Amino acid sequence: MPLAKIDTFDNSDKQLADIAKALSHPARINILRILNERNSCITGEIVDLIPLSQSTVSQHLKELKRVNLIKGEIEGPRTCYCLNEDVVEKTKSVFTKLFSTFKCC
Amino acid sequence: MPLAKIDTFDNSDKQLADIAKALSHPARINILRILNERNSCITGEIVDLIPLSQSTVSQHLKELKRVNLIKGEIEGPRTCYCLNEDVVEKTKSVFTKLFSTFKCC
DNA sequence: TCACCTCATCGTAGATTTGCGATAATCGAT
DNA sequence: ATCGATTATCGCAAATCTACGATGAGGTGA
Repeated sequence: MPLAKIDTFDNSDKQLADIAKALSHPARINILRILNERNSCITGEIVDLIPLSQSTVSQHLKELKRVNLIKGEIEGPRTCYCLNEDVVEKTKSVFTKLFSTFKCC
Repeated sequence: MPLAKIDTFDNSDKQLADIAKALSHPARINILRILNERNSCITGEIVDLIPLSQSTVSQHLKELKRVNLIKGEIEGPRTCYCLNEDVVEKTKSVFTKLFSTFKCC
């Protein structure tokens, strides 16, 4: 299999871009804020707070889970989501590091 | 015209998501780093440093210019790009503010 | 003027994202 | 066992993104 061009980019830049992608939709930012305020939420509560359908919200949750910014725990018929604090902090430091490399920052 | 659902999201969340989108490709992160190191570059120099075609690089530059992270100045037949330091700093503070709202950060 | 250089834009193809309704799967309660 | 509640997944459509080659627009130098 030939080397895809995207693979030639620096690994940490790929990681950074990937997490930026997870943050690139207002609904997902909104979900992070909600989970921060309430500590934890079941899917239904989030759906009630976001102007999108249940299935769409579920997909956004999946994307946030993909990059581990949130964790979901199954509790009977519900799923309880909360921030993954370790990864949130790590993400903060990744962005901080990026901006600290810029001379102007 | 009906109100699009995306318009119901908080404005600052939309802005944040939009700038995250601009950062969501490793080539664009790479370009920002290059411009930081060299202070300024013409398009051709960036093309030589990035494993993508000239037209593709030009599109990535356009996306970065869309969110004002970079500025391009036409110098005869060339275009000289550099970081827009004000916006880079502003972006840094927007991300810093986001993460500072999280209890764990 | 004319050939050349530089670079943005156009047109296009394929992949990915976003959104929805419908469906399926799982659990709790009756 | 079955019904209802909850939520993930499926299937689909529309939109957007990514990438490229080709083209065009504009400037420079011969």
